[in-house]
Amino acid sequence: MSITIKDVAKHAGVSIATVSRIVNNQPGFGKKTKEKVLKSIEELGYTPNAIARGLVGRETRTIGVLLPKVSGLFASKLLEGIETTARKEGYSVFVCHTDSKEDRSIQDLQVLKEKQVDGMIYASDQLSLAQGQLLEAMTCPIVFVSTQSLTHPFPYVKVDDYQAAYDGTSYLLTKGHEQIAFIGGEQDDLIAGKPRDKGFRQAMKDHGMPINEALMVYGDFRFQSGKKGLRQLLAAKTPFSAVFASSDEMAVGVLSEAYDKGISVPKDLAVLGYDNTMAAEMAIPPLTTIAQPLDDMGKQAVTLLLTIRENRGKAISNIEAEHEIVERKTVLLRKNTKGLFY
Amino acid sequence: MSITIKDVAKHAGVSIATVSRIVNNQPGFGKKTKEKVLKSIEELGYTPNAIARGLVGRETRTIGVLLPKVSGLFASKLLEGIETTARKEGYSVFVCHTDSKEDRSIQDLQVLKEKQVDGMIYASDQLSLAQGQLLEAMTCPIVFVSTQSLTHPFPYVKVDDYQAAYDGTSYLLTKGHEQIAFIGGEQDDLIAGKPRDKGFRQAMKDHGMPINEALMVYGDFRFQSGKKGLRQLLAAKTPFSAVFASSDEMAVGVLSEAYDKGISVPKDLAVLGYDNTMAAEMAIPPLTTIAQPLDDMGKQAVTLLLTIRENRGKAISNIEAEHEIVERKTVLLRKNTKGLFY
DNA sequence: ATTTAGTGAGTAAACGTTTACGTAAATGGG
DNA sequence: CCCATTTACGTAAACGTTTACTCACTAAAT
Repeated sequence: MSITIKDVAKHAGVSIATVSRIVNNQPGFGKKTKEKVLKSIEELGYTPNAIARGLVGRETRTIGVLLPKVSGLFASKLLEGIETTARKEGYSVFVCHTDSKEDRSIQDLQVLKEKQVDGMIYASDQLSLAQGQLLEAMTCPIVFVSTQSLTHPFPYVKVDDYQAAYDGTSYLLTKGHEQIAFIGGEQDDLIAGKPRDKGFRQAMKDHGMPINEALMVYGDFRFQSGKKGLRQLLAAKTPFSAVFASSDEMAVGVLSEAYDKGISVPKDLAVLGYDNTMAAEMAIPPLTTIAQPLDDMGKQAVTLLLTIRENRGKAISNIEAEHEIVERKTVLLRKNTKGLFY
Repeated sequence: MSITIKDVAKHAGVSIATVSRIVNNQPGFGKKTKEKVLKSIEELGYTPNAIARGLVGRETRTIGVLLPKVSGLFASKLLEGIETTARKEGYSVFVCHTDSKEDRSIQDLQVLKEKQVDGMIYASDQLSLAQGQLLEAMTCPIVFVSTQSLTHPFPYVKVDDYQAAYDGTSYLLTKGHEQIAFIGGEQDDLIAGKPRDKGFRQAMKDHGMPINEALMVYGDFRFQSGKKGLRQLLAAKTPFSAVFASSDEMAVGVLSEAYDKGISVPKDLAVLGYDNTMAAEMAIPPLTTIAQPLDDMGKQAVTLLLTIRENRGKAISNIEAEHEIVERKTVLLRKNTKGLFY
């Protein structure tokens, strides 16, 4: 088969222990020996076997990432941040695409455990009971990113969705909009769905605006559900001058549907997105949106993971990522205060 | 530490060989023993250690994927296809984000080799000499996807870019466009850049249309370079009624720039994209584009990889993926034959 | 009753490393 | 110049599996 440490040892006329020490830069060898060995390694084209290494040492320098969907701007941006810092720290990353299916993610967890990952980053949906138990039984550290567990105290890095939605809504309000429609995520999504809904409602309330339930609709964060959302809103025959969509994809969906219907954004309708993925930048017109620092969140997640690993799981500190409104072209300052739009 | 096969053996009062056989469903144990062992496994919560397994058997059930950029619709769609079929076949996938940097990808190759992957899928850019040598020295099978190596005979799965560009151009021509601008990829990109350029030129030629070099500009497949591309085209002061962009992102860039400039698509200008990523679907107006079956290509790539692995590297057969024009809203049948547009 | 095949199991050797321990030679202090 | 310490290595035992050999035992065939 391939060249092993033994071959190198034999070729250089030393023991395998010496070769190992030289490869790993541990003390205990002479200058001449080192040269000899290095030359043998070069000549034979030796590559250490990380599997064998992983067996004796107890680390594999590998982390697993669970994503509900790897295509899509959101997840892939996150993944990129994760991969980049992981590599910088000398780790490789396994991607697992759970497709929001519980059985899949349970299978993934199992596989990752068998493959002895040093840690896991969970960016999938809410935890089911079974998943939670599996995660708890995990021997490696786990951090959540862009989600969290309400039932289990796993550390997470995440923006404050409630606050972000509150701020976004306030922003729309200060721009003179009063009848604001809301397109949320799944209502039973306690992590990404509900808090944004709450933040929206609270901001409206705090500004003395009534909530019109006909202007509250819900989708699944994807493009098509944004289109559908606007259709529903229009069907409600209730005036509104702005819509706050809970994801950029949905926001772009409303842009698309508005275009189909001949509604001009931002003149007739203001649209605010959430995420600040590339979709926002590429949209026509460019989408004003609430930014989540996805790449940075990915970075933070692996940093946190590694820290926990070193500290042997002490202090579980969560990280609140900063949200921010990035203004582009879909929200205008509105002069007349009443929504005149059906 | 954690529960090993030894613990199970002791607990069940059998030898580790027996446990191994039962876990792996190999013959050589009685019904009662099986039950006993299964119960012990259950009780102790035993999970096999894939690392140890990988050391003795010679497979790790792991493949590596090298991508130039993991964020972005193109790569992530491909990755999704790869992950999905890999998992179906019982493999995990390492993602490596080379960022089109040669040193990074060389490092990745090294790491993947050390981690003993069973195969690699290369979807990054063109090969440098050093990379090619490294790949050749690899003991595991390698397949290229959506790219290929001109210098090394690695199997690939890929659409015929020349033909696809030829067909796309012909499509525009049959729609009545005569002055067609072209926004290509890097001109020195012999894989994704040049062939599309050639296909475009040949189609024009075959239809008796002259090529105006002022209408040939080049970008890097990204959104911003699409915007810039249209700006350059406009600056050339040469009439054209359609633009063929070599990627959806660039096409959306021209849509965006056209919007800024008040140019109406498709009325004043037709736009044809390439890839059929979600960006095409989400664009305003929805983008007519040449589809690459990205998810299927990912699937084919792992299937091919696994086949080669089984056949011990015999027959290296390439796979031509089918391209197809998907008509949406950015190309209209044009009545007057002359491009009237500056 | 004796041989022949099977079964159901155990023993031990791999797989390629790291590392605790041992030891001989080299170094240094007095 | 001798003893103590350090340095430079080698030996061998892990790490958790799989698997080639054994071997005892049962059941069928002679």
